[in-house]
Amino acid sequence: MSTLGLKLRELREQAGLSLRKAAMQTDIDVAILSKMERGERKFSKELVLKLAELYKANSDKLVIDFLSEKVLYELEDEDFGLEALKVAEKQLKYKKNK
Amino acid sequence: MSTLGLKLRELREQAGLSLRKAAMQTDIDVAILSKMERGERKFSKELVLKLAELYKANSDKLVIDFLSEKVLYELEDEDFGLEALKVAEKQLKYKKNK
DNA sequence: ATTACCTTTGACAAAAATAGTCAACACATA
DNA sequence: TATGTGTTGACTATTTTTGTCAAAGGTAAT
Repeated sequence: MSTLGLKLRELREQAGLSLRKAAMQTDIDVAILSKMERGERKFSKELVLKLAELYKANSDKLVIDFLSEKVLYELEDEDFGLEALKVAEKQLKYKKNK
Repeated sequence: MSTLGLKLRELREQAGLSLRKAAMQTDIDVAILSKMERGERKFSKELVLKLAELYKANSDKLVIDFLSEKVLYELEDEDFGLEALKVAEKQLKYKKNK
């Protein structure tokens, strides 16, 4: 259930681009993009940015989704995932005021 | 500023164990433990659990710290780290009710 | 039924990140 | 000196991630 992949696939289709073309324009192998859109491989941040530009979409939200997915991946099957996120949030907020 | 490393070092000292002994009892190289305590290398969850047991400390909190650190590591220098954490939290909560 | 697209799949190799090993160092104290 | 402490860096091994490629299967039009 990769929400980022789904979103990027929708955006691509809305942009009227085939997988091949989108892959070519972003210098990536078609196979990889296919797998990424279906959540079989992880996106890289660089690719997300390239795709956002190609699809003329807002990149901020996509990057946030990208990061969120990365984080959730680290926490999958962890009993204390939620608690860990809370602690991380607290520390991040603190850090911002440094 | 590895809070997990600092905590585990304190716990070790409170347990009256030298780095060498703690390393031996957990089947790990001294050098690695030294580096982990000082944040130069990342802990593994397995080691955190072993150390918690060895030091007779509550492992839940330590695991939470461990996970939090792992998450923060992924988000370092990211502009939207906080937003990503919020999204991740929301998704994790949702997932729990599945 | 062949041409021209499309997406998906899997096998494989290359590259990068992580983890482990080891010997030596510097410091203190007995 | 001898023993115990923690630290460092160079090196290897292993695991994970990433990239490449060829082929398969689908659809639609000619």
